[in-house]
Amino acid sequence: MGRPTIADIARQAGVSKGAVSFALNGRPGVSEQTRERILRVAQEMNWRPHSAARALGGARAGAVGLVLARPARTVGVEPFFAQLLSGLQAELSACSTALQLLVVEDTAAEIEVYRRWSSEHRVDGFVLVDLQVHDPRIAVLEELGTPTVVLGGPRRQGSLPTVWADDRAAMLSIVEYLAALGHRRIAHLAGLPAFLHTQRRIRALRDAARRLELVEAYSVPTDFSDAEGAAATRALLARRERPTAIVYDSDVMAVAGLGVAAEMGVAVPGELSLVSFDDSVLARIVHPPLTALTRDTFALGELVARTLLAAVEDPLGRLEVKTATPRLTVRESTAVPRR
Amino acid sequence: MGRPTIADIARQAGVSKGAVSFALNGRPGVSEQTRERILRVAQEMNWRPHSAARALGGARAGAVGLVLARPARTVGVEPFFAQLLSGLQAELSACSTALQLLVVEDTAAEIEVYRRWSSEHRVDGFVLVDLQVHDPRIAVLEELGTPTVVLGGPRRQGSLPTVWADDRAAMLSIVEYLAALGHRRIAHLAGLPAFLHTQRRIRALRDAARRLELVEAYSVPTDFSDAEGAAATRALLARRERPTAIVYDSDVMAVAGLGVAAEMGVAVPGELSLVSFDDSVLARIVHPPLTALTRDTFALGELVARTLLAAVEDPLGRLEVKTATPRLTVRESTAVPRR
DNA sequence: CCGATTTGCTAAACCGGTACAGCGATGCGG
DNA sequence: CCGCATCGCTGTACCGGTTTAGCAAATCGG
Repeated sequence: MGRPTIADIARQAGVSKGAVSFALNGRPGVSEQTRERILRVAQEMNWRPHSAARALGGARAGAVGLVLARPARTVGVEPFFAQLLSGLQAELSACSTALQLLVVEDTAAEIEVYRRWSSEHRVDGFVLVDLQVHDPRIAVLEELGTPTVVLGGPRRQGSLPTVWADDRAAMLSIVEYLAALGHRRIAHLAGLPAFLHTQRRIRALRDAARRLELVEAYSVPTDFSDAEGAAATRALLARRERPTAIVYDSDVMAVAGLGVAAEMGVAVPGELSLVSFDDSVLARIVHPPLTALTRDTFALGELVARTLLAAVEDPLGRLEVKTATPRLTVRESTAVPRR
Repeated sequence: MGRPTIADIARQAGVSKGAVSFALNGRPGVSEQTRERILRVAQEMNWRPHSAARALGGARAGAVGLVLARPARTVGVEPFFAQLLSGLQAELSACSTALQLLVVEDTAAEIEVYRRWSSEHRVDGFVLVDLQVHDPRIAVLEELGTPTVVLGGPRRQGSLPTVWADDRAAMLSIVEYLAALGHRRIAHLAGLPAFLHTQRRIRALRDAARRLELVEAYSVPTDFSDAEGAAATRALLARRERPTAIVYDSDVMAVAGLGVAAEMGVAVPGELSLVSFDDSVLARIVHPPLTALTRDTFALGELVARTLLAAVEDPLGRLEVKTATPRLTVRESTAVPRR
């Protein structure tokens, strides 16, 4: 015989299917004595629920979805995502919920996946990342009605539950640190301008520059790739008045920038200070190790998972959770600028 | 009304559920005319199959599983896995199959997940990676009978379909290249000795050393972490007779090694040549860029997916697919050793 | 001691598809 | 013109759970 079903258990234990269902789900309707007998039989027969059968009765699918839109071949799945995934799963698997992960080409394909998985009842909820300035995904997900947690608020529009960190405060802490060291010309290699967090960081830098009376502070948008990170760094360092410090929006770009500095013979941190907005193994292993913004991405993942599961339980809740502001870890890539 | 079902479509089109099922699945049993009408109605009502209902009829679950055993917080999901994932999904989503990804703490937990997902009918098959020397997972998966593709043969024992690359030939090409440059003292920072591919690489180096009459060639096992990569490199460079070339089993360790060399003032490639067994963005962005073994991991993922889907179709097939041997991409971290 | 409630269980409907037996209409060979 | 195969479709059982209506026995209150 193949997989045992509750009908097999019922026969074996001499009760009805309904009784077995009650017993296995810890619901009232059977005596304590019968429950124990049924549980023992189920145990002996090594029974497990058939997830599809469960999901069919209008119940939960037992999975949540995470869709990333990136060109397939260029996926670098940064340490950030690896950590996030890890945290998500730690929490999800504690609640026996699976994670469906999919990498697609672009936002249009991503939306299509939301529609499909939602109407196929394949998942109970979604995690939305890489929030854009005018994000077409929000409206779709609200319309679909599938519980969704947005990573990267604070809420702009829409009514989806949100988990966010204070990017603005983080950028301010970097700029204040550099200014305190004596830097007056600071460049910022930003990510894709379409991302909301990129905008917030750019604005934070501009505001801080005005307040701290910096001579020069500007953001250069990139596509987050190592190639653009390297090219933009090369352009900056070729200027006559070059910046004394560069802030990178990702660790990959920061490491690429460090490589360019080495290649051009610019001493780090002697002539140039580098800061990465993202900390990870990468920032630690290069020489000199990079000063970087550290956040507990694993914990962030756990928090997102908890928030999502809460939203699945109670789809009407309107949560907005703010996480700890990331803190700067000073390493050896930053120093007082040489006169 | 909520999601439309085939019953709704049947009512709307004035036919029976059975006819709708035939029409939607492109099976004979309805006239071309009726089929078109049904498809049009389904389109208008925006119908999608309920994945659970499909899976219930003994049919496919429409998903495959990939379980990685790594300590939760230390996941670095290397570029290798990111690329592999990407390739897997490109192929899987073309066949509308989802990927269930789970990161667990250790092999015991991994096996438990295989048992659970298999008996819950949550997936149609598994991808097995990080093959170990005496791998307890093989027997479990064979017993479960769920189609599984092993990445990293050649087949040792067991009868599961396998996809593998020739690690041995790859290592030989690296050593031959270094020997041709004039290197006679070569060290190898290997990965976990429990992994089959680590063993194969170690053996290949030993054999090549004998054949090429190297003065010294030895493998140092590590846990693949940046920390051990750095520590082992430091130890090697502190010797009186230090190696003139080091081969790293992963890009992360190679970059960490490069950092140590910079810190200790050892010139790369002047005094020390470095080779990474894994190519990725990392190897390209540091300075000097690393000579590395390049393989098309994306294509590997696609191939694994195709092989798995074939195994799901025909569980009795005994496939063994060998992929192209990776080729060495020479960059600036290797040179003739200084006398 | 009787009616009302609670307890412990059974039988059957149901979820949304798939698979298959069967049936009337049509076409075809002899 | 009859018997038989084929076509196009209907009706229904079925997958493995959950849920509900219902029922007999036990318990309770008055």
